[in-house]
Order: sequence, then C-alpha cells, then structure tokens
Amino acid sequence: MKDFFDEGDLVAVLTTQPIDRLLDYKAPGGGCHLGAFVEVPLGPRKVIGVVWGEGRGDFDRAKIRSVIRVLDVAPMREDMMEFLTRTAAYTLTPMSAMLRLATRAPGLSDPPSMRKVYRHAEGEPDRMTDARRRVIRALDEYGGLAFTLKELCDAAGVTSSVVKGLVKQGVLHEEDTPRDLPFPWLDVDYGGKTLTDDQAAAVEALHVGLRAGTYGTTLLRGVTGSGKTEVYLEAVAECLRQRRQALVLLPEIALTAEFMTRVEARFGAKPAEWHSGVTMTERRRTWKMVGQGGAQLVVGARSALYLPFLDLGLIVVDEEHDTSYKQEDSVLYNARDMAVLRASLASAQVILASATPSLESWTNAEAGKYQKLELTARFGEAVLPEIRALDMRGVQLSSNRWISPELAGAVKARVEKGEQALLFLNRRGYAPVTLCRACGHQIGCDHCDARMVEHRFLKRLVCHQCGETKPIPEICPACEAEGTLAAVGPGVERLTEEAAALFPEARIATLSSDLFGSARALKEGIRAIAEGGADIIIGTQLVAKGHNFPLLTLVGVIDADLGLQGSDLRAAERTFQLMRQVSGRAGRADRPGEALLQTYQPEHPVIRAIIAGDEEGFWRAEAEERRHAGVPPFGRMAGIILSGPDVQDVFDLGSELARRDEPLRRAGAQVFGPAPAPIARIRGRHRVRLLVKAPKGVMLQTAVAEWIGQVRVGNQLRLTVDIDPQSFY
DNA sequence: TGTAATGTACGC
DNA sequence: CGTACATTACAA
Repeated sequence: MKDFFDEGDLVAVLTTQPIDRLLDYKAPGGGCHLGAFVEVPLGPRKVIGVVWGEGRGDFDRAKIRSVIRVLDVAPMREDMMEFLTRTAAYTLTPMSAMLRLATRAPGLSDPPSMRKVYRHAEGEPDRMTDARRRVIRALDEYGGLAFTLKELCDAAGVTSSVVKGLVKQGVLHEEDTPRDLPFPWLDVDYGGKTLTDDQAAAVEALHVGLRAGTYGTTLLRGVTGSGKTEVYLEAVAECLRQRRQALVLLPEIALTAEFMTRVEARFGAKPAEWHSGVTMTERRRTWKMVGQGGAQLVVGARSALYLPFLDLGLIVVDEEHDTSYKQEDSVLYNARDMAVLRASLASAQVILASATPSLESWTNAEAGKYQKLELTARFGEAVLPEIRALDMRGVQLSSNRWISPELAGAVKARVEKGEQALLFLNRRGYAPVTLCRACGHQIGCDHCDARMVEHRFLKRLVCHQCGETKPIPEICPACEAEGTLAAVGPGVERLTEEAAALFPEARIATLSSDLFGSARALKEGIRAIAEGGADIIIGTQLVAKGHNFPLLTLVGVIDADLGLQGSDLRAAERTFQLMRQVSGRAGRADRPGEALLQTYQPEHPVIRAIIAGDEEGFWRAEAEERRHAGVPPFGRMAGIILSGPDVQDVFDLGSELARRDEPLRRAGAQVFGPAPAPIARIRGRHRVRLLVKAPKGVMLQTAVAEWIGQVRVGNQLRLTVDIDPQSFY
C-alpha cells in the first residue's frame, strides 16, 4: 500500500463526524503520509480526520476539495488503524466513533503550545533586595533548572513584578519551551524488591515472551496479598529494558493514586496517567508524548487502550475480572478482550492479573490459549482468612436489624483487640424501598421504572438509575395518608446507624461512592481509614476493589445472598468473585483474618464453593453449566436495546426485528424477545430488549449487521448493539 | 399567509 | 455532528 501522497493526489479521509464512509480529498501542498492527522473542509466547517488510504475516485472530481493542512502530531500507525478497524467490526461501531475514541485529547489541532520559563543568567541586579535575593536563591538551589513564572513566584514568595524586573535587567533569562514535555525517565534499576521464589519464577516466565518481542497472553492468578503487583511491575521493567512502551489498566480511578506511588517507588518517577480525572493539559501531554515515545509507561482506565502508542510491548489488565472493563456507554467494548487484540497487532505481551479470574479467561487458560501463572504463597506471614457461613434461617432479628448476635460478638472481640472489622453490604443509601404502611405504595422515580432509594445523609430520595432526586415526602403520594411512609430494607447508611447503636465506643467509617465529593476525597478517606482512623468500616463494593487495609482482620458480609437472586447468568460468577475479594481484605498484613457470611441459603453451590475455598471446583461447575446452556464463553451472544419516548413505537420496532430474522437463522443464530429491558424505562425513555444467541464459530457480527440493516430506525428511536453483553435477563 | 417547530439529507 | 433545506403545524 502506498504510504505517501504527493500534492494533488486523491486521498480517502476518515473524519470524526458520524459519516459511515471515507471521503475523498486532494492531498495538501507538501503531500501527506498515510495515517496523517489532517484538517479538512466539510460543508461549511473544518473538521479533523485521518488519511486512511488512496482516494477511491468514485465522487465527482470537480467537487473534491483539498486537505487544509497536516496537523503537527505523529501520523497514526498502521497497527493502530488496523486496531480501530477490527474493534469497529467486532463491536459493530461506526469507524467515526472509533476515531473519536482515539482522538480524545483536547487541542490536537492547535500548534505546539509554548510557555515561558526562567533561568538565572549572568550579572547582579542594580539594587539587591530581599525579594530579589529569594528569587535568585530559588533558581540556584535547583541547579539551573528552569521555572515557570508561577513556580518561581511560589518558590520565592514574590509577585511576578519582581521576576519581570530581574528579566529587564538581564539577571534572569526568559525563554520559550514546548509546553508538552516528555515524562521523566523511568529507571528500571531504581528500586527492585527482593522477590519470593514464587514471584521470581513468575517474573522469569514473563520475561521469556517480553524478550522474544512476540504476542502472548498470560493469566497471572494470585490470591490477595500474594504480590501480583510486584510481579507485573518487573514485567514492566523488562519491557522498558527492551525500549518498548508499557500500559497498565486499572478498573477504578480511585486505585490509580496508590498505584502511581508504587510505580514511583519502583522506577524513581511517576508515569503518565490517563483517565477521566486527569486535567486537559495533562491529557494532551500524555496523548502527544505516547505518540512520540516521550512516555514509557501509561497507567490508566480502559480508554488508554486507544492511545497512539509508538511501540507498545506490554499491556497489563489488573483485576481483569472487573465488570467495569466493559463499557456501558458510547462504544461498547470489553477492554480485556480489546487489550488482547491490540497486543496481537502490536506483537506485545498481555498480562491478565486477578485473584478471581473471569470464567472467560479461566477457560482460555485451561484450553492452553493463555499461559497460566499462579502465585500461591501469601506475602509476609498472613494467611487467607477462615471463611464461615452464618446460617440466618434460625436467627431472630428484631425489625430493622441486620447484624446477627454472632457477627456482633465477633466484631466486638476484634475491636477490643484494637483490630479493624469490615461490614460489607452492597447497597448504597439508607433504605432501598420507601413504602406506605397504609396503602402499600412504593415511591418510584418519575422518569424510570426504578424505586427511589432514601439517602439520609442527603435527606432526599435518589434514583440510582438516572440520578434524579426529590425530597422525602411527608404524606403518601398515592393515598395522601400522613406519617405512614416507612423505610424498608437495609443500606449502608442504615447499617451505620445500627452499628453505632451496637458498638457505641467504636469509631465507625462508612465507605460508599456517593458519600465522597470527588475521587480525591475518596482516596484521602480510604487512606485515613487504612492507617487506623476507624475501628469499624462499613462499605459497599467499593471496598472489594484492591484497597489495602493492613489492620483489618474481620469481614462480615451482611447479605451474601444479594446478587444470587435474579436470572442473570453471571450472577453466580460475580457473587463468587465479590465474596472472595471481600473476604480477601481480612488479614493481609501479619494477623490471621476471618470472614463471616450471613446467608439464608448456606447449601447454595456458590456459597459452598466460597466457604470451601474450592475455586477450581466452582469454575469447573460453572463452566459445565454454561457449556450446557450454550452461553459465553461456549456460545456467542448479542444484546439489542431499543429505546424511545413512545412504548408502542419501541415495541413495534422490536417486533419487526423479531419477525425479520432470516439473516440470523441463515447464519445459525436465534433471536429472543422483544421483552421489556431489566429497567423498562430510564430518563423517560422506554426500553425493549432482544437477545441473539448463536453457537461458537458463527459470524455473529456479520449476521447481526445484516439483520438490523433491514429496518429503518425512526428519528426518536435508538438501537444499540451490545456484543458479548455482561448481563442478560 | 406568515413564522416556528420538527424532520430529513448531506458533507468529498 | 452541524448545517441547510423541506415539510408540517399553528396563530393571526
């Protein structure tokens, strides 16, 4: 394929506008490379695009316009173009949306922005003052390093006029430097730790693939506290020694800060960071430096996969089982799967790290598609907690009490020893249901088919679906009885109330995503608690995600059955992982831990597998069940969500699709539905769901694309395809 | 008969 | 996605 186009040659350009085809333009003066980022005229506007190939010449020559200019960023590499094409085909997403995902950095079209920095030049000022002395001292202290105006003023404690005055006299030198600077060099020999035999063996195995510079995927399994992070940081080190770039994906923004500190301890500097909480300036710097090789390591969220790496050698997907890797908005992709795809195109290695792998990864490892590495020994003296079920069937609890006497006793004992206890309940707010005792009416959201959840800290009812809030009413909105509304069921806020009554001496901290204003505040809160700022921690699933609580020795799960209900096929897997993760919080440092699960169904296979610690047994049973049902990873599925303001319109479209299923049947696939989606109305839009099921090996995407191509989706209606959905009801 | 509101086609 | 242009709704 041609990779350079001279002025006037026809080039095909992919724009970020939702036009599902390439547009022909004339190459600009000076020509352009394949993959070049360009600005092109489109109607009355200028838009950004990428030179995708030779022009096709099927458009009226006279109407073809010229590329305005080539942007000052590195051209998109061919493996990246291929990656976008393959992701688009896999997820049935238009290419323009993929390009938008790959250009999510501000100011790409701006010229390289410069800023002024100051250095100490020669000579003395005409008149030495205290302020002037401080400025010069600040500059000299850092060995001639350049300061920006703000940095210099802050360091010297002066106003900008002092600095400007010194510049005018030639004592300070003012110069322009590019604003986007390379990230500090990561030193692979900076802070290596001594590894256990177990870890060293895993590192050695990972080094083989990294040195070969080929594609390969490894499932790195290790119980909590076994030192997975140390192991994959050594893999990162090896990748950097090979002069290639590395990417570490984390499921939660809240985890990045702690991880950045660990990277700094290992490599002597902080790497580039990429997620929604990063400032615009840093985003642009990261995007540009990744493309120029000025960033060796990126730590970030799933969208970091779409950064324009120059030479990517390793992708680590930490906590690979985490459901947040599957995006539930705009482009629907699973970052775990796309990481494997990207790596295979870039001849890079993938490490999927988890204590409780997803069934998909477990199956791939069993089948020999992935290398499997296990870390068994727990770091330090700690051992896995003893896990016990508390059978709640015989327990008499007074109304609105959820902590059994046995669990309460265990908590009390731990707290008296100066240890921490965690009470886990995966429900935000105070009470999930607000019910009228007179007429039985439940307060729901006006825009969604969901119940409003009382949040007592906010003193409001909140819809967890759309975020709508309203004050807690005095009278029942249905029967107008006064004072009959009752909060029913437990949430973490209510549990906090109960714990405060049971343990009046204990310091209690509640960890729930909605109780902290920002990711920063949350991180600060977690740190304070981990350092002993609380005796009892009450938390939602937030606490299951990899935070370190060294003083924690007891985990009490209030409702282990939550999540087992419902007909979600992944419910068992998710409950298993969550329970294992949560109980893994106990006894991480040097004290043995204990986990108690309150349950009304102690014989349930999932609960029994958790208690027995029989992971292999659980996965084998779960795999067998899925194989039998013909569902992922042993079959293929696609979810279709239709939504619109009018129920009838939405259902009509659903029925039409169900009727015209020949393309699916021809391919060997089957369609179910239409049925109301799990939440049949969100933000005033009615939702209907269809499910396509096919045996493995069917060209699912091709069939689905042809199938939905038959119908015309009206203006108000929306059709979303979700390949490999996470949940299907 | 006009303007506002809503729908549809197009971009090279 | 924005924009231009067509079509329909509705008040005067």
